[in-house]
Amino acid sequence: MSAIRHALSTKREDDFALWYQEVISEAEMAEESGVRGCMVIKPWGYGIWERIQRLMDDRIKAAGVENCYFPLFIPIGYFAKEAEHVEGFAKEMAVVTHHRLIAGEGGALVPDPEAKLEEPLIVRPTSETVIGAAMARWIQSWRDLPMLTNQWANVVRWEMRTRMFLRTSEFLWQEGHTAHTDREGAMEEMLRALELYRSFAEAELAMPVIAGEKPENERFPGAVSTYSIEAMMQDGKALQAGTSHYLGTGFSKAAGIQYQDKDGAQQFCHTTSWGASTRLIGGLIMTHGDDDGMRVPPQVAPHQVVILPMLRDNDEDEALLAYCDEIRCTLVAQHACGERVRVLVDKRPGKATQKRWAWVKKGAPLILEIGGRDAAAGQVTTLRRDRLWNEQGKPNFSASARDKFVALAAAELEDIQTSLFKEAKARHDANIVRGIDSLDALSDFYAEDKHYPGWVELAWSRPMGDELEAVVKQLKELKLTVRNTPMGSKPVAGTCIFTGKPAVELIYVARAY
RNA sequence: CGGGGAGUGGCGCAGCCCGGUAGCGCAUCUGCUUUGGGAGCAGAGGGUCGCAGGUUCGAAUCCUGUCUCCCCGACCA
Repeated sequence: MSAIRHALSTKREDDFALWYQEVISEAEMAEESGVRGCMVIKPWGYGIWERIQRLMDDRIKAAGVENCYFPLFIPIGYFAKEAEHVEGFAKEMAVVTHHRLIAGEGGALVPDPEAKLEEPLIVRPTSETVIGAAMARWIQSWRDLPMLTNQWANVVRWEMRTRMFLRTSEFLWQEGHTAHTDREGAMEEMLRALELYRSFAEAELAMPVIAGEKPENERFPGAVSTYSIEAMMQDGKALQAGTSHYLGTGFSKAAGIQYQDKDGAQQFCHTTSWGASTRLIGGLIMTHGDDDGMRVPPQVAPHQVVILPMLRDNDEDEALLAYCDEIRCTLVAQHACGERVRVLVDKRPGKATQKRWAWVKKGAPLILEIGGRDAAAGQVTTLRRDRLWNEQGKPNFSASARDKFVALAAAELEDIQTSLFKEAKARHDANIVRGIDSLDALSDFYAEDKHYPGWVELAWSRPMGDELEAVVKQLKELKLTVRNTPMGSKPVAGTCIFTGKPAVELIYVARAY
């Protein structure tokens, strides 16, 4: 039993799902909107998303990809062109059928029957079709290739069951769409995007992931192959945190994306698409959150340092605020992780203690509580969010001279970033189990009532078609899914526990969000 | 979409079975005291009980419909 009085009322180990919701609520990241499956993203949550956008956008542009923007509405006819794609998305699309309302029975507004659209519009669930139509116009020659585009947008998928950030009806994302002369060029681009996600997740989000290829049954509708990054949450479940697809020529044939090659012959382009969404924020919460709320890695924290003046509502406040502002000014002149340090002086009236717990729950990396004595002595009192409690179970404050603190602040932020990654990486590595050599052993492993069941690494024979369906069915009974085959998986020895055939590659099996 | 639970001041809840015009805790505001670490006391303000119908002299409470949320399942790049 711990004497620590945590900031949240629910502990991870008691009820992970409830804990997750409490973090989102208490950290003021998002709230319900009253519209099914849709959330309001509040300033702290949106600020994290803006950081993700900025850092990822820099990487996307550095890879030579250009941003553009396509319409929210897609003519329904565009979807009918790629059969597998329609099949995969048809059941979860929002459809616009009218463009005007009139007063109906009892004064309620109803769609005006006179204002019915000739052709219904789909609210985009993803933009392959509409971007494909544009590429068909934009591409004529091999000189136009590769064409590398990306858009930041919202999309809508009418999911049956929604969870904040993890699966919402509307979500925010980026979707990259590229066209190439041949398979090799497209595969290279698809893998470049995958590596971008892997590197971004680990460096910026401090979230260890495994990049690899999804099995056939988990492919994006219409894709030839689908790759993902998979992150391990603190309850041991897997979260698909980014996907990259090689689409072959299927979408090109559907949309007429053709080019004339050097020999003057018409060829279909090989295309890719890749996306990462606000789901990453759910991943951040379940990777770094603790029993006191969120812990935001400094790279994506809207405010890296929050200064709380201990205001007394008397005539000493002015001098205290001036002292805090001096600290802010010297801090913002520093660079951490290659950018200016982001600092907030929280000048709102109220007790520093109350504001402290609010910022602890939000997960600001460094919290400074500055009182009159600190100002008089030229000191600062700091609290590191990733080392919140001392051995006595009290908030782990440390005092240091102002100049010394300022000189080391950037390094400390970088250390927090590194520490969060190390902590997550250690948990990730510790919860990947190897050596399970039969279906019964797999069943036993997940039957145990473990808090962190983790993932199982297996060698399998890469079954396809009906054989794969049989495996998926077996796994489903254990509530398990095949996550991916890690990149660079070398040929493996042994026998596939599902098919009994010689194993050819590694896979990860886990429960998943 | 199937099964279960829930919607009552900003937040968390009681009241509902057995209809009689709304209560508690936290938060907020005011005052006093206190205050280098998640303050105390006293007082005050704030809700047509998710929404729409129905039954009734009277509905938070009973009935019907509907929306939203949570859990389990189905579904899901």
